[in-house]
Amino acid sequence: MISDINRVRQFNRATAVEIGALEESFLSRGRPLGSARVLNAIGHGMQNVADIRKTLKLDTGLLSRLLRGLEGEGLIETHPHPADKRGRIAVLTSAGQTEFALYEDLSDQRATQILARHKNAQRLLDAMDILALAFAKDSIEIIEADPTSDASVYCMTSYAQEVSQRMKLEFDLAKSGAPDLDAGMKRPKGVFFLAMLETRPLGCVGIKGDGSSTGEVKRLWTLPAARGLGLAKNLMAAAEGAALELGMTHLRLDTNRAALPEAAAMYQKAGWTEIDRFNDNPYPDMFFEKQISL
Amino acid sequence: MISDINRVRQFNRATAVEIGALEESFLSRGRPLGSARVLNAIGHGMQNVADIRKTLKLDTGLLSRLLRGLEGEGLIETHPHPADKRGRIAVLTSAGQTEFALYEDLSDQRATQILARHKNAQRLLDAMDILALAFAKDSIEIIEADPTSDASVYCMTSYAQEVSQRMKLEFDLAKSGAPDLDAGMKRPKGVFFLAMLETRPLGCVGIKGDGSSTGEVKRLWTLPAARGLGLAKNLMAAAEGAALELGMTHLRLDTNRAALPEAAAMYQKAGWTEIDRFNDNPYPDMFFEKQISL
DNA sequence: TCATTTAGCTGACTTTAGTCAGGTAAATTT
DNA sequence: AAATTTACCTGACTAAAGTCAGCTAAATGA
Repeated sequence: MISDINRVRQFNRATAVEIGALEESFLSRGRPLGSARVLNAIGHGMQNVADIRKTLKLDTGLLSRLLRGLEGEGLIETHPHPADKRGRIAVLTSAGQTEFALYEDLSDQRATQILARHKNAQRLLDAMDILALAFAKDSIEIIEADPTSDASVYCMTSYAQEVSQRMKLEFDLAKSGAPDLDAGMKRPKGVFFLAMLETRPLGCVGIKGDGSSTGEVKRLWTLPAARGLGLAKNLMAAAEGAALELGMTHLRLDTNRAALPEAAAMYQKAGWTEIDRFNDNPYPDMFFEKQISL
Repeated sequence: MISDINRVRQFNRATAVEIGALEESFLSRGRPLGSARVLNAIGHGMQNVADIRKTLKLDTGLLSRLLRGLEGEGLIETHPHPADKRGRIAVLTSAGQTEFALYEDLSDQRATQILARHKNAQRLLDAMDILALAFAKDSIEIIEADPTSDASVYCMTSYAQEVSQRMKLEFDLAKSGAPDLDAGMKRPKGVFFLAMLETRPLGCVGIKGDGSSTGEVKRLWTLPAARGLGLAKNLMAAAEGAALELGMTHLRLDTNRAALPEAAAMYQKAGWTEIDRFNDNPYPDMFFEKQISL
């Protein structure tokens, strides 16, 4: 009845209105949009003038003048880049921070209004996540992290909740040997990775080691809204690389075919071979191994 | 880990890039965005100059000049409005239609590219629908329609598919007396309504009558992505109003508590009372009635 | 070391967007 | 019938955005 293309276009039209309203609200601070955009880029931590020019797609002359304007307003300061004195970095003054905070307020207000206008906000938020993460997938980074950091704990807690729900029983991280595990996923024994979009954690994986040549993959998880973007693959690639670097030659893992049917298929495709049970943990019913060095 | 507000803002940032890219692609036709927007508004059937001014939020002077420009390019013609000669209407010339088609191509290309960039396009499209329909909910109209029109058939087929799936059996529209039903849902016996966003059908309801004072509500359905917007309520309101107008005093309906649990709750809240079985159709297991005139 | 490249600044533009005070003709109100 | 309102146009602006050539200073490369 309606083509896929027209569904996309209907979405574009509908969201263009929302985006336009946000930009218009920025005008209410009495500063042209160009200056406001630059101020916000700096406020969001974009110090390098060349980076600002690139992301905002501005001419050197135009950006130069906008920076001069913001400097004249006392909102920013620019300094030569310490490493390369041809380049410049821009930072907010305290007046600039105050002004930036007001733009942040405007953005927050718009977001709050959107949520308030619709009941069933949770459904909207889930849809927004799916799109935001898909659109921004090239900006998602795999970073190494401490398994006890807030972001790591968030991911592992989410993992436990999801496994509990899928297996319809209580999966208790503590019972699953969390403190021991945390230690085993820290260098030099093991390693832990997160998938991040800016400051938002979207997935994790850990390699637990005990000093031997065999490591164990634990806590591979991605946020439901971020699935299908290849994050699990990227997390595993990072983990395998780090495992090699730590001197491991083999990795193994356990999983449950009922609770995580996608997982088993993925492991098989990624070169893992099914092996016999290697622990007496009651949850898993499938066991895999992979040789990571020749 | 991430607040609702920041989820909305992350979505805004991600989609702003997409929207920006679309607008930029419009510039590739060598015409300023202002003119392009006016041309597209006219191409999409917005004839009335006052309407264009209102939807694009343009000053009278500015729009006047943009129209003069497009006229000068030979893309549009303007004529006094036949009903009110102060007003004007704008229509595309054949050159204008060609040019408009090129803009349409650009929009289609952008949409295609978005879909091509992501595997799992169906998941994206579903998310887009949820947001587009929520954002545009004030533009959704309830219109009376012929039950044999394409849009009506689309809705009723979707209804049948969904009921089949929910009840895990074959729900056959033909077996469910479709030809008879169609006749009964046409004036003067009965009536049929659609919920539409522009040309896209989002839901339907029919009142089947036989000339007596009691009508039957049939085929109440809304597109899954459009649920939670109150369309069922609006459709029912329109249907009840029309039933009254047709001289009916009572409406009744049947439903299935397993397949459509939301439905039963909605009817009760909308003033319907459960009654005894009034037909021998095997699917339904709940029956409701409502008095619509005093 | 000297030519070349890179990053950014400045001056001198043009184009696009937006505003505002008149004006005309048609429609509406009084 | 006169006064008022409405819809649009025109001229005369201003402001914002964008372009481009030429410049300096720092870094890089032959």
